[in-house]
Amino acid sequence: MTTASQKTVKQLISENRDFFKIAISVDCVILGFENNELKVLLIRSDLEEYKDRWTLLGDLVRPNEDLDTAPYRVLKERTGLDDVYLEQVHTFGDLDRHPAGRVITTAYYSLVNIKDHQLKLEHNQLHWHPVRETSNMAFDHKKILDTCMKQLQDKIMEHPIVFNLLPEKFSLRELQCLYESILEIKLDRRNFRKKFFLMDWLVDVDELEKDVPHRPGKLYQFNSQRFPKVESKHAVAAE
Amino acid sequence: MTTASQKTVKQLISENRDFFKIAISVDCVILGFENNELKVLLIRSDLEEYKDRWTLLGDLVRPNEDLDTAPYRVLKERTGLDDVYLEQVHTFGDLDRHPAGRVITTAYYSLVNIKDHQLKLEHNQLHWHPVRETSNMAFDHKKILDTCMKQLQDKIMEHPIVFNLLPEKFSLRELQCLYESILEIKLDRRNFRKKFFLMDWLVDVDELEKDVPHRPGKLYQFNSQRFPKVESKHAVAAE
DNA sequence: CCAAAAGTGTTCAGGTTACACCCATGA
DNA sequence: TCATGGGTGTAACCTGAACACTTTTGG
Repeated sequence: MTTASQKTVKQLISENRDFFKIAISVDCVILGFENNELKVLLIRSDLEEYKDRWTLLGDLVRPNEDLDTAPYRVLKERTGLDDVYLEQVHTFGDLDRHPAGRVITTAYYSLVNIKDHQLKLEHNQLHWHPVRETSNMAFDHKKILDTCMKQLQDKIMEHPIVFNLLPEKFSLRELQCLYESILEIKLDRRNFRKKFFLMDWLVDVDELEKDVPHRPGKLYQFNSQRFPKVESKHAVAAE
Repeated sequence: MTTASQKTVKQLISENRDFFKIAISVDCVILGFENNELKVLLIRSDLEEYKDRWTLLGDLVRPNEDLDTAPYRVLKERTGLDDVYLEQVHTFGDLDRHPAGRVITTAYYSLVNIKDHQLKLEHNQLHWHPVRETSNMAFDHKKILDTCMKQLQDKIMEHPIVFNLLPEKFSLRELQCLYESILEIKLDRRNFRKKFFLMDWLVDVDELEKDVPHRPGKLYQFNSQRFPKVESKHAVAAE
C-alpha cells in the first residue's frame, strides 16, 4: 500500500499521476452587518449549470502560498481589505460537488465592517446579500454557508469576535440585534446588557447616538485593551 | 483574475498546470483507550528526514473517492475496522509542512475500542502509542494531534461520543478515568456520577466488575436507545 | 483486619431566566 | 402629547464545586 509518509512526493507524482487531477480551492463566507441584517458577499455564478445562482468568493490555492493565506488573498483582491478576522471552518470534498471536475475546497468565514470600505461593484454583481435569502446558491455553497454560520454561532458567546462586524462605536441595541441575527433567536434586553457589562468586553465612550427618532442610546467601543488584536500572520504581498 | 467558479476545471487544468502539483491527503488521529491511558495509533516514518519519528496514518485522497470517505478507507486498510466514529477536524496546508513537496492534508480523529480488534502488527511498527508521549512526531503531526485533542475536549461534555472508546460494558471508574485522560484534569467522583446519571447517557446492566482486588463496581452500557447510532454513510467497498 | 475503591447528599456560590415600569428624545 | 426605544433591579431557578464517611470485596 502506498502512503503519503512512505514515499517522497516526487515518487508519488510519477507513480500516481491521477492523484494530481484533484484541484484545491478556498471559499470565503464573508459576512457583514448592514441595516440590522446579516449579509454575505456573493457573486453570480457564470457556469452554465448554475446560471443565475449565487456563489461564494473563492479561488484555487496557488502552488506557492500557504492554504491559510489563500483566503486573505481572495479578500484582498475582491474587497481591498487586508486586516480581517478569518477562521477556517471545514473542507468539502465530495466527488460530485463541482459539476466540471474534482475540486476540494476549504471554507473560511470572515467578519468585516461593511461601512469601512465601499465596494467597487465589480463584474458578476458582487454584492452584499442577506444571509436569510440564500436558498438558491450554486454548488454546495448553501451547505458551506450553513456550516460556517453554525460554527460562528457556537463561537460568539465565548469569544469577542462580532465586533469585527461593527463600526468602531455602536449602541447596545445594534450589538444585541447583531447577536440576534447570528443566533436567530430573540434575547432579553435587560439580561443582554447585564451579561455584556459583566464580561467587560465594552468601553463606554460617553457619547450618544445621533439622528435617531427616539431617545438616543449610549455608544460603546470594543474593549481592545483587554483583548489586544492579534496581528495577522497572513499579510498578502502586493501584486 | 481566475476563480474556481468562473471557468471549468478542464480550462483551469490546461491554463494552470502548476496548480495540480498540489497533492491532497488525509491523516487520521485514531484514538483508543487501554490500561486507563489514551493511545493513538502510529507508525514509524520511513522518510529519511524523519527517521525514527512517529507519524499518523494517512494516505493520498483518490481521484474517485469523496474526501470524507478517504479516512474510512485508511482505517479499514490499517485496522480492519469499518464502523467507526470519525470527525473531520482541520486542514493543514502550509507550504513547508512536508519536506518532499506540496501536500495539503485534512485531519480526522477517530474513536475506536482497542479490545474489539487485535492489531495484526504490521510493518513500520504500527502500534498504540500513549498520547502523552508524542513530542517527537514527524511533519506537523504533533500539531495535528494537538488540534484534534482540543476539538475532542470541546465535544465530549456535550456529546456522548467517548463510548466509542470503551467496551460494551464498563464501570463508572473507567468512564471517569477516560474523561480525565482526554481533558487532562482531575474530576470529582461524586459530581461526575451525579452529572452522568442526570444526563441519562447510561443504562445500568445489573452486573458487577470481576477480578478486581477491591469492592467491584457496577457495570453500565451506553444508552443507545436514547442516542441511536447514526449509520455510517462511508462504507468502503471491499478491495 | 487491612487496603482499595465503591457508593452516597448537602451546602454554597454564581450564572441564567423571567419579568414591568419610568425616561428621554423627535415628530 | 405621542410613539419609540433607552435604561434599570429583583426573585426564582439551575448548575457546578466543594467536601467525608460508610460499605464491600479480595488478599
